[in-house]
Amino acid sequence: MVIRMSNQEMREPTFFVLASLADGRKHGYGIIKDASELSEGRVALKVGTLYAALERLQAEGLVIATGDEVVGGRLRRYFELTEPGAASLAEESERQELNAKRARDRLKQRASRVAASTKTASA
Amino acid sequence: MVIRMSNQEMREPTFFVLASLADGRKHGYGIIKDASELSEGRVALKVGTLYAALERLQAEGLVIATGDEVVGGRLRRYFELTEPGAASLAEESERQELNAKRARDRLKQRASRVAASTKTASA
DNA sequence: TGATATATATCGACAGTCGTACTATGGTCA
DNA sequence: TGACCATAGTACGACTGTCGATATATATCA
Repeated sequence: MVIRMSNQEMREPTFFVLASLADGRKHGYGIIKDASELSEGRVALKVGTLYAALERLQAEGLVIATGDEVVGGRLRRYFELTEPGAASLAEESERQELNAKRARDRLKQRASRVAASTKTASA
Repeated sequence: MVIRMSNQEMREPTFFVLASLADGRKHGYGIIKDASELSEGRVALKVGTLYAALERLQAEGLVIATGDEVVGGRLRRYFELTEPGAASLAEESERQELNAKRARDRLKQRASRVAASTKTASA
């Protein structure tokens, strides 16, 4: 298992793969469907991206394969979130929330500055 | 000016370039310093990344160059956030906050599930 | 019969970032 | 004086994760 530096940004598709699996055991296509719902259609995971991400996340130990099943004549590869995977998702969520908060604070200040300068300019 | 699809993820370094400029007019190296402070040392913008991002953001109209100045014998290239740039940053912040919230909700549910199954297993 | 949904595999292209090396000035310190 | 560091920007090859497209196969529905 490859140990990966934390403190490194996680891309949105990868984030949604973990977030989807936080809901419970799922197979590839199920993750795609779920991520789409979870994000209200905004995130459409591409198959290539998904399976590449699953391989990578397995290698990092954030996800484990929990058996293949044949349902309706079709193969399904199931996956589950590991504890490190859950921790990683939690960390990433926190980071994003912090970043968003910092940006919004600055935008707020900026908005009042812009309002003030507009007032000055028109005066 | 290239129009770029919204609904597309923004990478962390790019996000911090915009967030830094939301604070006001800055030159390249100033952005690096500010981004580092703003993120409590977590985000260390690389020079290559920064100037590439600034070129790109200019082409997208999210940032404008507002004059070069020579201070202490050294060239400084100054930049400012545009209104579309501020809007883009706001949108991105909102998206990240939403994603983080969704992930945390699921992790919370998962935590109670895990606690329940542990209890069952030990009973 | 053909279209659509489910389900996975594979692979080249691409964008943004990283890492490193380079030029150049000014200040500090031994 | 020379060595070193912080500031400031340029340049470019390598890398990673995602995209886009193609392929295979089964079940269902019109």
